[in-house]
Amino acid sequence: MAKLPAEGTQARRFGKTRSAQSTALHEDYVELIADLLDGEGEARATDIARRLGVSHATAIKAIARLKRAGLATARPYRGVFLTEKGRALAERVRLRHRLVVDVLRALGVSSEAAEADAEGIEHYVSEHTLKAFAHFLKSRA
Amino acid sequence: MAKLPAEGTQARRFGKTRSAQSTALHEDYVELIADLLDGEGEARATDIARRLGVSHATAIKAIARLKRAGLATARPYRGVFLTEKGRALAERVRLRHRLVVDVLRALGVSSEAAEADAEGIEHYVSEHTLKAFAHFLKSRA
DNA sequence: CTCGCATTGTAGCCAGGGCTACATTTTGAC
DNA sequence: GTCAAAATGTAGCCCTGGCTACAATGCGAG
Repeated sequence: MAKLPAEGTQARRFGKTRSAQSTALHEDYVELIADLLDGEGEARATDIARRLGVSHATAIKAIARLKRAGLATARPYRGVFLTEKGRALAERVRLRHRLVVDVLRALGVSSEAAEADAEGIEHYVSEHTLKAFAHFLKSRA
Repeated sequence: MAKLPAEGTQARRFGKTRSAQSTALHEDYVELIADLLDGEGEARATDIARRLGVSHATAIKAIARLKRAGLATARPYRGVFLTEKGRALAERVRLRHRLVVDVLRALGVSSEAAEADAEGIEHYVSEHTLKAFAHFLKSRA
């Protein structure tokens, strides 16, 4: 035990994990907005809040951050829309989510748990790991 | 697409993910402290800070939170120690970390990427999924 | 056309987790 | 034994992401 990696390596790892945290919420919001736009034709702030289980005020603040990040647009009282960048992100996130869920299920996790855990896990899966997941799924098809 | 789950289910999922976020840092700190105690015999605040890549002030504030949560004890200028509860948590976290890394590697992820991704993923793996992981690894031994 | 109600937005608060700058304590060299 | 350097701790600031309470707006019923 206690095979500590080099300080630098470990610090870099933790740093990466921390910065991922800040993007995780953006990803959740963007993914949900895309789903709502596809499913209902519009994404209203209160719907988003209800889906995420937060107050509408919290959702609106988050949407403001998305706007600042260039991921979404929203005119007052007119619903939220995604920019090109936002749509691209949503697509990436959607793909990744599916892949993570499929891998979990392939490993014997129940659908319900797979969906729930994927919600947290997906934000921390690197490109490299994603590729490995895809390859693994293909190899056992 | 856009097969949205029931509102309640989805909100509950996101809520769980959010609350996991708050424990994630605790887990990282406790795990690192346990490693330092085992490896170096003591866990000093600056070492912890350096390993995590944060300022010592940040580490000290985090340690104060650990104390408040009943996970650690620390006397001024005397290093940090884990309570029984803290040690138990560290053990759980360590096991989980190993399991996640092993599964990632079994799926074809490189050691380096597995370690890095596990740092983020491990905090979101439920008991159920953990069991599935263990079973999967055993079944292919 | 107006008025009530749902929705949206704003303000202000809190805790967490980061930082820098400064104060204090310990410790080791001399 | 003193004193400087390193470690630790404190203070104060920032931003995020929650919340509640209140203000403003839009919309549909009548």
